[in-house]
Amino acid sequence: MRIGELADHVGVNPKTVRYYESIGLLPQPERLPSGYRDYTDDDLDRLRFVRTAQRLGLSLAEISEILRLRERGERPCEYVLEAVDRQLADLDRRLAEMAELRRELVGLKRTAADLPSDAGCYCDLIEHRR
Amino acid sequence: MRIGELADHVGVNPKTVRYYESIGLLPQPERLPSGYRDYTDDDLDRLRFVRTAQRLGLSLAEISEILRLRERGERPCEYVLEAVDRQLADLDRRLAEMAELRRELVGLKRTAADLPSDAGCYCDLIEHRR
DNA sequence: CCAACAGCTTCCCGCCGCTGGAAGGTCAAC
DNA sequence: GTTGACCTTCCAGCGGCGGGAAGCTGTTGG
Repeated sequence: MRIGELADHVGVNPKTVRYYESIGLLPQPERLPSGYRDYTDDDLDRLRFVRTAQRLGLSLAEISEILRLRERGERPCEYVLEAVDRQLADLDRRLAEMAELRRELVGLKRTAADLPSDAGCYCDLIEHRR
Repeated sequence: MRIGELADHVGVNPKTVRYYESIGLLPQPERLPSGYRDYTDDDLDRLRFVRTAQRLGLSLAEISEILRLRERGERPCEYVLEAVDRQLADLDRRLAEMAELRRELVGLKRTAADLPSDAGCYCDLIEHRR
């Protein structure tokens, strides 16, 4: 199948597929006589795997590493679990940050109504938000 | 004051200050005879404002717009509130996504223990996580 | 008096994960 | 035969910096 079809199946931009190839995440596919890339179902599986792992928060570098381990016949699960742990820790940190940020934003909106008029600052809303 | 001192006061890298200047977020400061940038307390205020707004989740482009409104003598608060609303909506969307992701990751870890041995897939952990 | 060192200058490049656009080739349908 | 959809390569940019090179300035110590 050609690149557009492959991309459609997985819901990505053909550019993304070429990008993945360029960084070694997808292998170089066969070419049709026209020069068009010709993909197999294996490529489809691999691309789907990449997107799933990515949705779980793994970076393309981590996914690369997983696929490389896999190609060397090693089970990548240990590495995956480490990556997942990192991702979980990061997630929790960012969730906390965002919750705090949310509180600040809501507070800012609440105080927006009863602000004094224009003073010599950049924005009363932001600077006087205590 | 010179760039290092300014940067230290606000806790940023001098590179960041020069970057802000390059995109027009900070004005071009006076120069000492040596060619070194020479900042005033106003610059310090402005830089602090930038970092505060940034911490609230506004992009540098949004902050630029706020400062530009300000310079034209308009109160940017309406614009700020719009930006804050956008940021809040975005935050809530991402919080929900991350919570869902977190559930998936925790589920993945729980099922990690009782997986069958190596099959012909990229990673049992990720592919067989239902 | 000179050397060392910190700090400053400009410039360019890289990060991540793409996406857009230019300039051109290929193929099927009308 | 020509339109249009699709493909090719290459280059460039997004945001928000940070690293490093190559070269100043300015202070301190021996």
